[in-house]
Amino acid sequence: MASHLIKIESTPDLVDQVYRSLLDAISDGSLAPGARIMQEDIATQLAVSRQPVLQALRLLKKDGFVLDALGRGVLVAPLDVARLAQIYQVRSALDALAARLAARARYPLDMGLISQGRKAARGTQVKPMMAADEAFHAAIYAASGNPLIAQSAQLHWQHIRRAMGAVLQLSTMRESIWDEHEAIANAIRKGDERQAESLIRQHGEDAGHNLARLLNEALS
Amino acid sequence: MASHLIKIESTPDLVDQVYRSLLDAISDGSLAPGARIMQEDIATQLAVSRQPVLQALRLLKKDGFVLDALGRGVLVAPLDVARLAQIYQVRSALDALAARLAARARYPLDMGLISQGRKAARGTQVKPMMAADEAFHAAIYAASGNPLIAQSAQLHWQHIRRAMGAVLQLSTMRESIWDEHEAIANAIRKGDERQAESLIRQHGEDAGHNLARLLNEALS
DNA sequence: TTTTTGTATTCTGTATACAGAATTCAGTTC
DNA sequence: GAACTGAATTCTGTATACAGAATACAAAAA
Repeated sequence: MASHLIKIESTPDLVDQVYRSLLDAISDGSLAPGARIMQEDIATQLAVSRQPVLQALRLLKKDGFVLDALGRGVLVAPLDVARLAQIYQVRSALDALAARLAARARYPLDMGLISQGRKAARGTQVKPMMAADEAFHAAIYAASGNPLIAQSAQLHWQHIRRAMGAVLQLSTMRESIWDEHEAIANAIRKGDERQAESLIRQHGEDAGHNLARLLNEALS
Repeated sequence: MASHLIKIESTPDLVDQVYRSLLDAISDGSLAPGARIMQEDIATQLAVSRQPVLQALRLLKKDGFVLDALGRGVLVAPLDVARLAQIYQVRSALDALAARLAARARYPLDMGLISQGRKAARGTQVKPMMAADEAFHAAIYAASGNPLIAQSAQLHWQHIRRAMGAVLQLSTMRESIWDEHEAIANAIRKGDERQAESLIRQHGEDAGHNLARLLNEALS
């Protein structure tokens, strides 16, 4: 036990790698909505056998990123405004729960997240905006003390990220969301469960409607 | 198109069958918490190859029913009181959302569910009690108009079912829950979003505490 | 007796092989 | 020319084969 050696991460785990790779491709649109996915194509592109691909696709199907195509394997799930609205509803409910628990603990959120978020919002890059937004919400999940919330919400965030990526290429997020975020953080810090929950619920509804509107325009 | 033929369910889909089979075994306790699962054992018992078993295990791992055992494959997730409490918190949040949406729609829930539930509660069989409870909540999910809620909650219910099965072998559920259910149904029917949400939230908290207490006793 | 090292066994994860289902295209018939 | 039948192609899902990693056991050394 002389030197502190860094633990080696042994298993590359091809299934996870393929899963990630496909999820990235779906999220950034390089695998277009509605596109058919053929196992052999993916396998040769990633230089693995069809086996890991098959398993990764099954996981993606469970997550709703790909759909069964009757007899011809799977295809990338189309961007569906109605479904996105449902996702926002559920995510908002999880956010509300997390905010309530965080307020109960009077958790002092890192206000640096908000200043960083404002800075990102003033920029022109979409990626940092989404990242800052997600980081703020993730902080609330962490503050809730219930790790299951983050785990559940992560999937929804992934769907939202995909929709945003498809829509916000040139558009921009409302900068006012960081005023809302600040108010939420303050309510949590003060321990005002009711207000924290009410604020974040309103915040979620607004964001959902906004994105749904943009997506509707983009799809028409 | 003369006669209406029933659509044949073509693909037996071994992976799904294995998944179901394992989930049943885990839920009813025949695969004990902490037990190690060996692919070949399962495969021979179910008379399939290891391949569908491997895939089913990966799905179960994603759901949290089995855990990675470092280098020795997977083992059945132990019953964890803290984790169960987290599950109840999340499920209650989903229930609250569903109740709110159902109330917004003034959805007239089938009151027969409640009378059936009372009947089951007066009996001695645990299975029908749980089934009636779940049927009531599922009705609210359906009434919400957001199918994602039911989809998300289904996993949580499966976990809860497992915990209940381990605990309620001889015990019984509080019969008062059907008074609470009735009050919730009435609030929804009247369109009182706030009351429906508040009632179902209290209901969820009580149920969670109750089951956590029982599980704690059973595990000690 | 205790510890360490090498070997054998066991089990997982990936690749290849195989069989079945569905679609597409060509040929034939009306 | 249009429609139907049948073969050929294509792709999926499952089974078998193979290689690598981890544990367990045994033997040897301190």
